Amino acid sequence: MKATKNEVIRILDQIAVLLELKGENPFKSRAYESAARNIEQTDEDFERIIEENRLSTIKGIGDAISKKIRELAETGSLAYYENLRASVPEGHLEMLRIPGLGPKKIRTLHEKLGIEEIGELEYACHENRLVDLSGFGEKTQKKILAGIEHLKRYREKRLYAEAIEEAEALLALILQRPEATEASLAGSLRRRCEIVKDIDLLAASAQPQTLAEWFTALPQVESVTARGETKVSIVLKSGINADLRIVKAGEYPYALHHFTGSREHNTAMRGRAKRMGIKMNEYGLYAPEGNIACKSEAEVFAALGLPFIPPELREDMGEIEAAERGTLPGLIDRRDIRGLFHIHTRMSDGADTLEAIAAEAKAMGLDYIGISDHSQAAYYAGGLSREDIVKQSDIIDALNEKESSFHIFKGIEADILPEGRLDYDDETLERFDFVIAAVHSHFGMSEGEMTNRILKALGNPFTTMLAHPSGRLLLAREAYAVDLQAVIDFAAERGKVLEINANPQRLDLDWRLCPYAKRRKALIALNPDAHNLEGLRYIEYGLHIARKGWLESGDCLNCLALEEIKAFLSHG
DNA sequence: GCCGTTTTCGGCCCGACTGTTTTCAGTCG
Repeated sequence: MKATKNEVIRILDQIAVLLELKGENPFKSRAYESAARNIEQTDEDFERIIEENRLSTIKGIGDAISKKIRELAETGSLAYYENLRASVPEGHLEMLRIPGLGPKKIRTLHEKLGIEEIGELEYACHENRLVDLSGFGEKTQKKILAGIEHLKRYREKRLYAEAIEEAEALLALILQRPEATEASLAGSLRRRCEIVKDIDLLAASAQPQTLAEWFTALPQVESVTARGETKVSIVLKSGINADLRIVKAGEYPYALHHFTGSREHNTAMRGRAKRMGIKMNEYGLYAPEGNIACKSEAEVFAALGLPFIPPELREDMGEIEAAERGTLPGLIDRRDIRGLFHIHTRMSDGADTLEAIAAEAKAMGLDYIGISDHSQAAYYAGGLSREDIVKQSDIIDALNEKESSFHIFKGIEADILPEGRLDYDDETLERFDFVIAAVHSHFGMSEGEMTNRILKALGNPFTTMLAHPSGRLLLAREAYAVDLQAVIDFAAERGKVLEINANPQRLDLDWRLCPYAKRRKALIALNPDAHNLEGLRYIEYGLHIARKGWLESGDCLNCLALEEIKAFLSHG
């Protein structure tokens, strides 16, 4: 027999769940469930029942189910089950684990909002899209969000934004300890990777034991998974793993470089050291004539004949060669950013008013913002009608009149319709200072179709920039198929701008493509895609990604001064 | 999909609870 009793029970239960998710007759689903329960309760040897063809004597098992069990027992698989599984998105099964979500609600979410994955659901909650569905409301949305939080707590990979806050809090605590003389973030968090697996911390101390004991006894520690001389590993109550490495003060600069990585960068650096006759590891640099003393990471690089390489660039993507040639970029900095585009207001799916957003942006020291609510096709997000557009335009005019040193640009995030047209007629599009074209539907096109669709939208004379070029949601939804190099080439040629969407779930354009965009001289906009005041702060995440992508202030649209940006937008 | 029979279709477990509703649907156990 190729399937055990328990496997048969498990598959029958799974079928019941899948049928429910598909919205089949609930009694059919229940039939599979009760068959499973009855098998569970039979004392007799299950194998023998099958051999003697007596399955139908078990209550709740008729012709159909006994045939399926026999197929399972004989072949080890069941075509009916495999087909069923393939017809239901994996994410829907996972969603059942969210309290308050059952098959009916999951189906509604799928039908009304097209949600297939938990990450998409989370995004929709944050954008307040659930509250208007019938049968849903404020509380349901909150409860679902809380359920997702709980699930994520025990997931392996994390968004940068989910780990950085706790990491920095831990670092601050370590720095307060008298026995820690120095400390820093290390690993992928220090390199500002968009996805991280754990929190890496490094400290220098003459009393490693004391520091380690204090660290493992912190109230936020759930469990201790390793406790050695130089390294302690813990699981935090938030579910994130954290490693603290403790080295002697003299080893700290080498260790900081080593534990910051990436592994590929380190390998390349060791290779370089070796060619210079120097051995390199996490404890030091060893030349034939003696150890090379370094007091900082910069001195470690200097010892190998290189200028300091910012952590964001340490991915072995040409940074060592550039450092050697003296052509490392002067990376963009927070102070270079003069304004922000791609901001939503209460008029579509944002939470705050235009006035509040403008005040916040001014408080952040910015000179301008560009408002861009959703267009009419985005009905799920309260897309703007023609009347809304006129109304918003009047409000902006009034605000701009009062103020000469701060400017609000009128824009729209216009859906790119399946055939590549934008979601308004030219007469409407003409009213805006800028237009962000965005794909929000029909993700399943072939690469050729999608690329053409996007190129056509970018070619529209009213289009200023392209939103989230790949459409991915990190750890949640794959990018749609699109030839991004072709998109970058086209944008560069036509003077169109590509967005780095700074929402921590997107960070799209991917940083790996930024050097290409830079070479082609395609302009990049660092856009928060803010849906509330807090969302304006997402720009920090976008900035990290721009730096990882080798970008300088001259590569970014929103580093232009107010008068420059006015000129840029007026030339279309 | 199963069962049972007034034998070939019609019924199949349900109450508490919550959050939506405005008289109830969906979830949970």
